[in-house]
Parts: sequence; C-alpha cells; structure tokens
Amino acid sequence: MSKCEHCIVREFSSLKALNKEELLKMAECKTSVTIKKGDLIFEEGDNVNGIYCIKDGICKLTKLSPNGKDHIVKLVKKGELLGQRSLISDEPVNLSAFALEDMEVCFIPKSEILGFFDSNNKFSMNVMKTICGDLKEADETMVNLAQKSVKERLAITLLYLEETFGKNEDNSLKIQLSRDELASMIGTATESCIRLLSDFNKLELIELNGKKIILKNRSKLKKMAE
Amino acid sequence: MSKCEHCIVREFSSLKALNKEELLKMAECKTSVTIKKGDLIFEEGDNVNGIYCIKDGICKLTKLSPNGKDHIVKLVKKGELLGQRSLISDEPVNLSAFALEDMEVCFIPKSEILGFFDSNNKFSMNVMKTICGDLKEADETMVNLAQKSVKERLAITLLYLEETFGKNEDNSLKIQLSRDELASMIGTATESCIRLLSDFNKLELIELNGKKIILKNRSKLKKMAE
DNA sequence: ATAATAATATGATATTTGTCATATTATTTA
DNA sequence: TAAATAATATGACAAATATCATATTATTAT
Repeated sequence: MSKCEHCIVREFSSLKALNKEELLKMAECKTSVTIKKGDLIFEEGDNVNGIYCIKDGICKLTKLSPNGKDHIVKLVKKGELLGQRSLISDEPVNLSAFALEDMEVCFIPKSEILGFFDSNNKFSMNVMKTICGDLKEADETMVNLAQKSVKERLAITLLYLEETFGKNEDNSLKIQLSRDELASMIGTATESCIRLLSDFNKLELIELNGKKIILKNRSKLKKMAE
Repeated sequence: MSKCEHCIVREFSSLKALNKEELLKMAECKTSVTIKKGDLIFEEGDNVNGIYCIKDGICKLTKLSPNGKDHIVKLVKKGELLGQRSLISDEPVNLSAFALEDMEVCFIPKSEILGFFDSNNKFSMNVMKTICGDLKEADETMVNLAQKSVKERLAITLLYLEETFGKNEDNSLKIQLSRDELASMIGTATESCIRLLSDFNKLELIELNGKKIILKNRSKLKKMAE
C-alpha cells in the first residue's frame, strides 16, 4: 500500500489540508485502483460511498438525457477528486464517470472523509470552495449553452481544452476526444461538430491531422468565442 | 430590529441549524431591507460581503453574456439565501440579483456567517448541501440546454414554475414572468417563446389570459418535456 | 384621459442546426 | 493480413430557431 504522505497529487486537491497523522490514517483505508481507457468508474445512480482521488489520467463526467444521448458535463484530471457532491448530499452520484485514458485512482471510503470534515475545518472549507468553483463554472456553461451558437461553443471548447490539458511537442491538443465526445461536450450533433471542425480547418483557425487537432490562430478563435 | 429567533423563514434554510444564542447574535448585526419590484439587489462583480436571507418575495439571478443579453440562471424565493457561493469562494458574486416582486430581505455580514462556519458544524454542512443541490440542478439544466428543443424546455419550465411557486385560485401561475424573462430562462429569442406559448395555447396545453398562464394539460406537458 | 412607451403577437424570411444517406479512412478483431 | 467494424467526412435536405418588420394590446407617465 503506497503512502499518501508521499503522494504529490494530493497537493492539488482539498486533501492538501490534511496533516501527517490524517494522511497516515487515510493511507491505511484507501484502495488503489487501475482503470483502463474507456472503462466505467461509476454510473449515474450508483452509491459510491467514498471519493476517488485521481493520481493519473483524465475522465469524463457524463449525464444521460431521456433521449438516450450522453452529455459530457465535465472533464476531470490528475489531482482532482470525484464524488464529493454525492458524498456531501448523501445521495447516489448524479453523473457517470468514464476513463478517457488509462487511469490510476485511489478510493477513500466515505466514513474516513466524513471524519476529516469533522476534525479538519480547513479540509471541509477546501471541499466547499471546490464545489463552489464547479457551480460557478456550471453557471458560465449554462449561459454559453443558452446564448451562444454551436460555432462559438466549439471555439470556446477548443481553447479550454488546450488551456486545461496542454499540448504536445507538435502543438496538438494533449487530450484526445473523439468527434462524438467533442460534440457531446458542446451540445450538438456529431456531424455538425465534424463539419465545423472542417470549416475551422479551411479558415486556418485550426489544423486537423487525423485525430490530432492543432490550434493555429488562437486570437481569431478567441474573437470568435465572444 | 426584529428578532431572528421569531422569524419563520429561517426554518427553510441552512440557518435552521443555528441555536438561540447564535440567533440573538445574528439579530444584532443583521439589517432588514425592503426592495421594490424590478430593483437590483446586487450586480455581477459586486463584493457583497455577506448573505441575504429572503423573508418575502422572489428574485431572479442573471448572468450577462458578452452579446449583451441576460440569462436567468435561477429563481430564488422566500426562505432561501443569496450570496453563499461568493462568500465561501471569497470572490465577487458571479450573478446579478433582481427582485421580481417587492421583497423583504435581511443582510447578514460575512464575518458573522464565517463565525458560524467555525462554531456550528451542522450549519456549514447545511450550506454545503444547499450548494451541492444547486450544482446537481445546474447539471440537469445544462443537459436540457444541450439536448432538448426549445419546445421541450418551455414545457419543462412551465411545469417547474407551477411546482415551485404554486398557482392562484384561478389556477394561473403565481409567479409572473414577462415573455422576455421566460425566454431568458429557457434560452431562446423572445419571439420564439411567444410563438410557442401561442402554439401550446392552441393545442390546449395551456391557457393564456393576458399575463396569466394556466396549465391545462399537465400530463401532455410532461410527456412533451421528456 | 390621453399620449407615449413598452409588451405581446404574428407573418415573412434567413440562418442555423439536425437528420439521413453514403463515402472514405482508421482501427480492431479474427 | 484480411475482413469487419467503427470513426470521420461530406452532400442533400428537413426541421428548428432567429431575425426583422409590423400590428395590436397593455401599461405608464403626463
């Protein structure tokens, strides 16, 4: 069992507020899990009974619409936690989580986390701040979905993906989403998404190279996103 | 200065966790404010430095899009609190609040609330749960905006308005939104909203009587909303 | 009460977006 | 490696929605 004390990713989440003693306690009850790309971590409606700390990899949080289509609500990466809302609300999770890459995660049982809530004010404040941040982001996304065109949302999303997940040496986006997933993030049909990427390519805003997407003209993309 | 101890609306919010002593302390530092219909309570970007407890009335929380149009993110009614997210994040508010009716609100300074966070675990847990509830709702709204048609969103919104704010003796919705505001909730153009209301009227799903809206066929509206 | 203004309503039309069909290319599996 | 499958791409068209124009009705201010 690896030691939470020596785990760097903890520094990037609410868990940074935990002291040595608490970390030792956590290391004892946590379980490490390896998840393969494409695998389900948990599904909408599951009782997760704990939180996942992402040691490595990226996953998507999706919600199923009654029409049968998934919508990607959020992407979560290394250093972040999964399942906080559900734990606090004491409800089943309202989103499904799928690995977009091979992942390493640690599962920390609910009882342990609830203990930290009681004993460590800094920790609970951190969790609250994270959730408040998510809510603020959600507000912005809602306004974009309500008021911006698909084209604008695509531009916004491409810039977001580069900023949040970085780029490779060849300048292509590090995160690899299928056209279908990209469409499901911006809230449009797959064909529309493909068509607009094609248009952006022709306008030399981006460069398409197989699955790779390179942002070529960020300032124009930004102007487009307004 | 009226006594928080004897205020019933407190029972409907996180404040219900406060004990007598804390309520007395709060009553001393709170200020009561009357707000006229249409008035601004706070604006996106303001440093609010406290929270508002709504004693009476309804307000809308809006966010301005770069295109200059407002989007109604949420409606808040008697018994609920305003400004919690901003207080916890220690950031300016990200939404504007406008009174939809004449309102009575109490303002409680930040320092007081932060004190309760430290001293009263039940209270901070309540606030967290409220914000988690908002986040869950936001997730649902996002999926609706991304995947449902304007017609479906209108049906959903009408049902929501009746369920949440009730109806008058003549069965009309208690909450009175202009067509423009309704459009800004569902994320569409005012004309489209008016046109669809007209269609719903012709289909006898609703009845329009000046500003009054009566839901006539809830089951069909529900089916439509799926 | 009347004029001025704002809100609601509706038609005509343009634009955006979705859907279905089908081709092409990539990826997986046998 | 070949065949099967999935992902990407694009055209043609249909449906949804926005925009602009204008009429009508309600509300507000004088």
